[in-house]
Amino acid sequence: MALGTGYDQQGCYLARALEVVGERWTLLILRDFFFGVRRFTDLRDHLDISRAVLTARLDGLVADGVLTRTTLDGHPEYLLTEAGRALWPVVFSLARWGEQHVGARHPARVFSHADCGTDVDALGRCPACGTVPGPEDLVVRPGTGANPMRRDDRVARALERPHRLLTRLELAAV
Amino acid sequence: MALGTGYDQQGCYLARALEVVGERWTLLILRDFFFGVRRFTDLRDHLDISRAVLTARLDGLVADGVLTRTTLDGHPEYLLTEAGRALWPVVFSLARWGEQHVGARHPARVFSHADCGTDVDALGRCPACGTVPGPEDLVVRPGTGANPMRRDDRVARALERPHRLLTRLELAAV
DNA sequence: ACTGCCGGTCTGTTCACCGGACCATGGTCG
DNA sequence: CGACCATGGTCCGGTGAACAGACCGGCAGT
Repeated sequence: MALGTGYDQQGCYLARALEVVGERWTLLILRDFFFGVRRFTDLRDHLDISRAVLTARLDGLVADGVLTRTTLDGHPEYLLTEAGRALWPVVFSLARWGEQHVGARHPARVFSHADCGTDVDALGRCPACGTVPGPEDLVVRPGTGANPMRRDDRVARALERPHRLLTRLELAAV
Repeated sequence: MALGTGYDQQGCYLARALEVVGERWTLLILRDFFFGVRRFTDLRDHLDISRAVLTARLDGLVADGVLTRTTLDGHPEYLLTEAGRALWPVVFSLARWGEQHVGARHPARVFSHADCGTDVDALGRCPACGTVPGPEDLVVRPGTGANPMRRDDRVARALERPHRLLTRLELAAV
């Protein structure tokens, strides 16, 4: 979003939430974590974000309890915490709004309920089951709106195949 | 949020949405519009935002089709457009996350379905009706978590009484 | 020992936000 | 009719964040 931390004095919890996820890049970073990205370099390739800012955001998100940082195979690995996974409705509703109100009519990505294969509606509900599946029960796949602006990096290519959210994204070499 | 416009190259519509509502202050301004605030000075009193930035945000939101600007009684009046009202799930889910993950356990504000009086759940559903009411069908009232940080301005005082979203907030003189 | 990858840090420039002064319009009151 | 004041801005100098790009330390492979 866009702050420098400091919506002082605002009693409203919206302001507190924005202090955590309101800075520039933060929600795009979190989206990538839902998609299964877990490493520094993959985020950098996908987002074209400055290294310094990415470092600052990851450190901040870890400090705020949204991510954990562990080490795997000698490299840092970042994972969403429970609080981080609870941000899914925020990411989903913003992306949906963007599709419907600033983009084309066709969605760039479609989410379906893994249990039954039905696509979820604009509010995230599974029409077949009547539930609102959490991100762990969703599968993403590219939508009908082939986006001419689509990026070409390892992460973007990996997302051309259907992928279950929160599971590690397998990035093809080269 | 926190950008200066320019998540260039990002095909994802989340990035497009963030170009519109991702800058600092924007979502807090929109929250106030849902609460029924419609005028420059009231926003300024409630948010402690610089005049220049508030002007820039309002102009930007009008340009992006989220607000309309009309004149009433010789003063500008800003109203949410259909696209603006469609942002309710974003504002709601962020505020809810803030309550549950960075604040106390008790909500600062509670939303209930105007048709039946039932409080909506964490995903915005009315448990009695089984629907997800839009903002026009919701009533806000202060929650049980009396917030010690609560502000004291005309807008905050007006919100101490239950109020239907999107209807004009009556601001007591002085 | 050399090379390359990964995950950073450091630096200088640009740009947005901040607080506060200033200003134009329109209504009110004596 | 003139003074005053509320509203809704604009303008300006200072500060802090983000950007692009250079640099660097640890580790793996060969």
